[in-house]
Amino acid sequence: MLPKPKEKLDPRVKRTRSLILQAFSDLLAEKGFESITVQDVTDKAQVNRATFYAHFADKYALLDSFISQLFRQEIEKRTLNACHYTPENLKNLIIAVCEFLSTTHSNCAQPHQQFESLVEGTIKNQIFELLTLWLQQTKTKISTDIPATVATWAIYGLASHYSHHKKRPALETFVDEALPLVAINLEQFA
Amino acid sequence: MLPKPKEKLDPRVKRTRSLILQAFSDLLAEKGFESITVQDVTDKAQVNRATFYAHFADKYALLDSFISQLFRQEIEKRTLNACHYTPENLKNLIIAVCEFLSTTHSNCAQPHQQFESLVEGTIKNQIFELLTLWLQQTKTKISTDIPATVATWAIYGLASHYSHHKKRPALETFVDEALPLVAINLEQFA
DNA sequence: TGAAATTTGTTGGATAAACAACACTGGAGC
DNA sequence: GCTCCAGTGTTGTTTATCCAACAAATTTCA
Repeated sequence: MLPKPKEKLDPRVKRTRSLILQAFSDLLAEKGFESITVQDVTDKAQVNRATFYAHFADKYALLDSFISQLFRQEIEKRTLNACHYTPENLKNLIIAVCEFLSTTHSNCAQPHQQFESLVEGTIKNQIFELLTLWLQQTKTKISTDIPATVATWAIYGLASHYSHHKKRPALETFVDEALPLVAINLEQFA
Repeated sequence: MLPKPKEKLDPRVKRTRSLILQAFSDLLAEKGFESITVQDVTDKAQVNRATFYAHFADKYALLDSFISQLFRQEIEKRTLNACHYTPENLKNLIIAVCEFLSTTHSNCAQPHQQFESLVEGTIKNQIFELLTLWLQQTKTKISTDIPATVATWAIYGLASHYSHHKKRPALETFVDEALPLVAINLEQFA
């Protein structure tokens, strides 16, 4: 979640990572995650297979990195990464997750069960980390774990619900209706 | 001119060369060749400057490679690289050079004197090599050097003339008129 | 003009990527 | 059951790229 303090990274590793991630992204648009092999990725990325394993433990770690990176971009685009808890920010976070899941579904060829639940785990981790960051800035002595967990699951659930709707209602309307139910649990941090 | 017999090249080498060439191409669209430094190229290509010198002697060698590669593509697109001399092929060659110079002028920001004459040298070498290849397939005992030289200069001159015209006549018309003057010198190889 | 800054071309040592093996797993077909 | 095949994950070695430093040439500009 935190953008690392501008560490200078060897251009070779930046290049390799970005080649692998781009190839993976292209492949996801073509076929299902389960049918993608490490071979496929390294072939398309024009990178040696051994090099892949120097960067990622396996294709699941790759998926995790890929999804995390995309989600972080969505968050940073809305400057939600360096702020604190307010109902307004919470609303924008919910919107971000909704839009993220929607575009993910339209960009990926065959979102099957395994794929979806892997994405779910990754995104919920990201949401939880972000919320924890927000809540701890209130310097409260209250533990943030429980509220953050509840909110995380609620937010993801809402976004999942929204993004699976065939005929989606206007996002604004949807979020306005849902926001209070989540906000009530975080009231003490406002 | 000849496509090397499918040598397997280290992916890193291919990658680096292509990064450098692409960066150079982009820079040429922005500013004049004389004002482009090796620094500029390696910065844009995200490649170390020392690595540049492992591939090219200097920026003039880079320009030569770049122009040669573009021209070879133009030739291969018209399958003129694996054939012999006929007036028809000669006509297509003239057309190719005309179009190449035209697009070069429209893609490069500031075609100054030095740039133009460097391109001229590179292209004339390419034309000469191609013509020599064509003429030697006739297995004649006649030396091909003189006729190939004359034709090379004539062709480049025509294309240069054509591409500098503000209001260009139809390429077909122009070439039809010019072709006989060049072909007459190569008659003995037809 | 002359001093300062930029660019060039080169070097030696450090590191990432390529490559060619290897043993292992799991599934498909017989 | 069995073999065969495709994919996995790892290893040792070689090679390309990175990096920081350097002297020399060139450009800038006061």
